[in-house]
Amino acid sequence: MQQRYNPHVVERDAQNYWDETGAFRAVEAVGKPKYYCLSMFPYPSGKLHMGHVRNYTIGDVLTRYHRMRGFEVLQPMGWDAFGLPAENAAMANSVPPAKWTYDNIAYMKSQLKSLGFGIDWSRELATCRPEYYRWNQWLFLRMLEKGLAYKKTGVVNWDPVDQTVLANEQVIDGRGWRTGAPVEKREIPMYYLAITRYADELLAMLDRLPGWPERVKTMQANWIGKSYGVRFAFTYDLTDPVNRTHLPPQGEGRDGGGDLSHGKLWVFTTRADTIMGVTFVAVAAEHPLATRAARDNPQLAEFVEECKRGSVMEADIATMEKKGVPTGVFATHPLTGEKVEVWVGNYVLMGYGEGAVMGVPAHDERDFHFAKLHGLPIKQVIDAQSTDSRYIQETADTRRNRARVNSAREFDTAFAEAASAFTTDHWQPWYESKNGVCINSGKYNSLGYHEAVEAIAADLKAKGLGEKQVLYRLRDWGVSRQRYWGCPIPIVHCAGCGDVPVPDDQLPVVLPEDCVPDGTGNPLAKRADFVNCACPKCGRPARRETDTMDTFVDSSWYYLRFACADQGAGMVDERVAHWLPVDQYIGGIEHAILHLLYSRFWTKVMRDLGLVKMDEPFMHLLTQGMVLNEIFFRKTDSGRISYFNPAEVDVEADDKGNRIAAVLRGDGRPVESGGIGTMSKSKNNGVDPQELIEEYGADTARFFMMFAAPPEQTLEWSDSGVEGAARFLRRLWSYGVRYRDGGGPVVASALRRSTCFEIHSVLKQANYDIARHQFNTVASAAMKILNALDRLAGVDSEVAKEGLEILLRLLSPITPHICHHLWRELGFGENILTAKWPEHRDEALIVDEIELVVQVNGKKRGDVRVPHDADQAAIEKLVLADPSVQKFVAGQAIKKVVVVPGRLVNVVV
RNA sequence: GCGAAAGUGGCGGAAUUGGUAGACGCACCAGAUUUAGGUUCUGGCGCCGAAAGGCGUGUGGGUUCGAGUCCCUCCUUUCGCACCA
Repeated sequence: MQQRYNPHVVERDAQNYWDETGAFRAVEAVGKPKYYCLSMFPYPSGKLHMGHVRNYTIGDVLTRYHRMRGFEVLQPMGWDAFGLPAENAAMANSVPPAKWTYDNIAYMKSQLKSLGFGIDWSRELATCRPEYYRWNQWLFLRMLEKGLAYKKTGVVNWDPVDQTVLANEQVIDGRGWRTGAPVEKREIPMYYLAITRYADELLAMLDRLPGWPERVKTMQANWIGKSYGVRFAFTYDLTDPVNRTHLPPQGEGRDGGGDLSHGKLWVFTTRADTIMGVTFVAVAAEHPLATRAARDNPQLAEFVEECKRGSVMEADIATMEKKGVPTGVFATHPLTGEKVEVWVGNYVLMGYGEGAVMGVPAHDERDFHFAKLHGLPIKQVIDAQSTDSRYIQETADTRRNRARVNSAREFDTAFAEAASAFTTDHWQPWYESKNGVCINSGKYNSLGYHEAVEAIAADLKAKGLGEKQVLYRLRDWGVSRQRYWGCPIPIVHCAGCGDVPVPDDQLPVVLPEDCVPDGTGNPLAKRADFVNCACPKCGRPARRETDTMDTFVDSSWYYLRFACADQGAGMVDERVAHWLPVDQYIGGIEHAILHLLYSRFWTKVMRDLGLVKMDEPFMHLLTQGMVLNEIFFRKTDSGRISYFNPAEVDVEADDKGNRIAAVLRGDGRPVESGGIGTMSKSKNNGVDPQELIEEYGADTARFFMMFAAPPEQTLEWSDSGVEGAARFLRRLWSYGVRYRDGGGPVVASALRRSTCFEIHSVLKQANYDIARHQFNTVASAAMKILNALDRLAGVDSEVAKEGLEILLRLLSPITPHICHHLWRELGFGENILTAKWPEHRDEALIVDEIELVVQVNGKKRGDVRVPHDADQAAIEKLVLADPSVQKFVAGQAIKKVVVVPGRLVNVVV
């Protein structure tokens, strides 16, 4: 053992030891509980980023902790190896995506090893290998057989210049990222997986996942978006004179098409109680009625085209200005018989419900804005007064409520104005509340929300024009991608037989690995050797499907394959039952919805096919926060912004530590601070983990990552924080050296006792913290123990020995290398990896006297020492006699004394 | 726009059920060691105030003997929105 801490030597030795002893091989052991700890596998983008380091450190800490607690642990690793960046890299460097990907994997694997993660590499997998993705294809075929996979058209971004489909991220301000051409929407045939058939189960089973964060479950529930409402129809008749002037009836137009001259225009609403307030109907641009009406209305046709040019992203659609154009068609309200005009609105989504909505401007904010914009009537049908009275009752004595009441009066005035002039700006959207009572609604007057919905649904049903319906926001999962670097969809198109599934014995459909995409079209379509094939049914020449699968398919079941990565004869085998479900899953919060929902769906499909026994794949979920860093920039005269890496910026502080300036080291001139943001290439604020490892070693990197923030929160990068972590490890090392050499002053027994007390109380808290995954306070507990040992000065006592033994074990999941080394060198044992996890001793925590805080009227006024077993009366007596209390109580009547055992006493006067 | 979170010293963060706000660390200040820088060690460090004391957990209100924690309100920031992974 050297005098100075040299992390590189220590870490190399420890890693060699683990390699040679096969320390991380997971075996299907009997008699030991299993612990399957899985971190989301990385996309092999080139090199690890800090988010990876954080993710895998969290997983490694949990893995090592559980091993010491007696579990047989499995911590595997693989590569989410298909995806768009490989094609982009291929275009930039003329390298096939396969080579680029495999090179990245090799480098990133070496990085993971240098960080000391306890991974069972014998189970490594990469999703771009045929032996993996053949099972994507195999299961896809099973889903086709069950009707869970099907074909329909879907909308994609189309770059007219490159003649290629673009991903959302390749569309920048409505233009193709490479060509700059305005992007078009295009409908193409695609394969879909019927995840909506599992919507109810996916929702219901969230309640059976107590180990998941509430917020993730809430997000999933909202994503599934189960809503109870009413589906009903407006009828229309294009031959009605009211429409004739605007639109020639069917047959008088240019072409036939479906029978749209009369019909029912279906809508869905969760607010059927407001149905009497309908003043218009809005349909999506893609709605058949819009198409029909646009045929004879150039202005409408232009608007429909404009809508179709826009983004396919929901966020863009929802934030757009609410534009609309009337179709000239009037439809009949199913209950009042009134004629209401049908509009095409850009805020109506074709993909949700019926692609049409009823417009109730008085009680829906979006409808209100739309009505205001286009001068449509507003009709109030819910009584605001009752909403207000509820408010008054609930918070009658708050000032806020007075403001509410005032604004309610203002509202009444404003409403009258709005109803007549449609131009008010005083609208209050809280008027949408479901707590009102129907008014101006004929027979439904005075009914509350639930009664009104029931009554209205019943009346609609009687007329055959509607009924109650449950609707999901969730859509089926479109899995076709018009890209090269992905898993081929196993379908053959035959002129005679149609779409023919590839038979199981011809799987896998292997993706050629030597393509170099150039950004135009689909590279696979240009490969005759791939495309041309024989029809599996009739044997005649046919064309292979060139679409590949969404990479979310790959990641929907990889956690199963880790249990049996070497199985060639099947997708999974009996070892899945041993290891699964995953006990702890760890990954970024950005995957809270899509990846996790798809994986849950996939598991249920496999269960229903008899392939696995479980309902849910992940028992506990930890969603780690992002890694952030400061952003520095300068604006050039031309207005361009250039970003500078924080490593190149010096920050100056005043005497109190407040920042006064930031200057670029290169030229000594100031730079502006752009606040703090996620590490990214575009903001040039990334920190390369490799440089960190080379400068400080893996243990320092790991310790800083765990110490700087709790796992679920964002983590702010700090160079000086890293220094602090390195300083702590050096102190630990030199304490180890001192301990080895022995000696020092003889320690007084009182100090020994108090040190022992401190160590065990810190340990007790640390065990509570590690169980709830709050690793930052576990790291600080380790620091506190070292501080306590340092204060002890002498190293010969039992307390020093016990303390160091506790410290090394407590710290070893976080900084395994240095702890491994010290554990062996100082003679505590052979291998700390399998040492027993430390628990506090109760007898070390026993004290004679405890200190109670004394408050007078809730303010701290002093403290008293009392015997640890003193009863309430004795404590009261002691406290009231205390001079510091007397001073504040003097002459006033004591109303009450509150004693919180072991904590404080509050005297109320 | 919809959905989900988060706001505590100069900074990262701590504070099990409501019970001493600021643990631990960083930065900063003073001192010691060192040829110097760095390292290392000791002490100080929420704000106002000479002190007594007062004020303090994004804003404003409420409940309570007692609120960072519970309720209402407003503000700000971050994340997701279905073809990035």
